[in-house]
Amino acid sequence: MPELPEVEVVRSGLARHLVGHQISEVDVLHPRAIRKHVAGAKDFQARLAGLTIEAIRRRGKYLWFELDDNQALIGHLGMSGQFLLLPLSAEEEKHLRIRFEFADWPMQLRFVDQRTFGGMSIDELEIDESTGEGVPSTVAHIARDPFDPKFELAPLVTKLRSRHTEIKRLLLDQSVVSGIGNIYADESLWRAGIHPTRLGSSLTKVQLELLMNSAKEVMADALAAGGTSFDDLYVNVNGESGYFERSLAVYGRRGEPCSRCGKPIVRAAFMNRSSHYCPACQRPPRAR
DNA sequence: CATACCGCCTGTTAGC
DNA sequence: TGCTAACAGGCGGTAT
Repeated sequence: MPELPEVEVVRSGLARHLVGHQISEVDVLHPRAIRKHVAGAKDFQARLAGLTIEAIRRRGKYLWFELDDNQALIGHLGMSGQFLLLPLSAEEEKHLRIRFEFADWPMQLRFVDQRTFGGMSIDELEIDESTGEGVPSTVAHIARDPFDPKFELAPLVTKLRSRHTEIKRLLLDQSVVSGIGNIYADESLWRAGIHPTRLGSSLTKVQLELLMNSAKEVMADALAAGGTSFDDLYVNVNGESGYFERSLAVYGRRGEPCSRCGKPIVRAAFMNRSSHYCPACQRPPRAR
């Protein structure tokens, strides 16, 4: 599942190849892929033709292509989205949703998404007067992620301590801190020795600082592993970096011994999904 | 406002 | 063997 490290691998790979190219033609093959673009597929296609990709940016799990005239093409991979750069002759994927061609480059950018939780839309870039920084309005409600140069730890810790809800919910809430999904939430909590159902308000400043530093650390490790794993002209992220298989401490490891203390890892239902944790290293809160 | 929960999707796997 | 149910889970909308 693409979380911040996987999206960043995609962003940097796309940026390396796509910046400077002019979009000539767009085909939407599945309407659900542009459901957030209310004006529909025809409008989506018409508005992009002729625009040049000037930069590719990311906040949390959202990425966007900066185009001429402060237009932005926003993309979210959802659960199963992929961006592929392929020769025009490459066979069509079963779950191909959107196809882009370029005026000056004989390659296709393809958005492929089996489960259609991902999608793309077009938005005006909103420029902040003081910083000169632009963010599409679709992304305005997303908090800065731990890799953002303007990310600030202290106000985040204060916010977490003010919330009477479970810490894992807060980690997954993209309006609090962005980029973290179920996998890296579980890994961060294990590294920091914090049980996922502890309330934000029950944790100390030091514990929360350790937690956020752990989150950044685990995602940096994943990024380092994933960033080396794709070749020049084929960008493919399905949440599967080499790191994914080798280095996870708790996620997907129910029953296996904790690498710190040897106790079996537990899997528990949480928010219609699951949490993995060590029952000894991550002590549960007292019953409320 | 803060918090909780559901529906959207499809391919794979576990279990009977 | 063949079927069904569970599971994967980010996110936006809605209910409390």
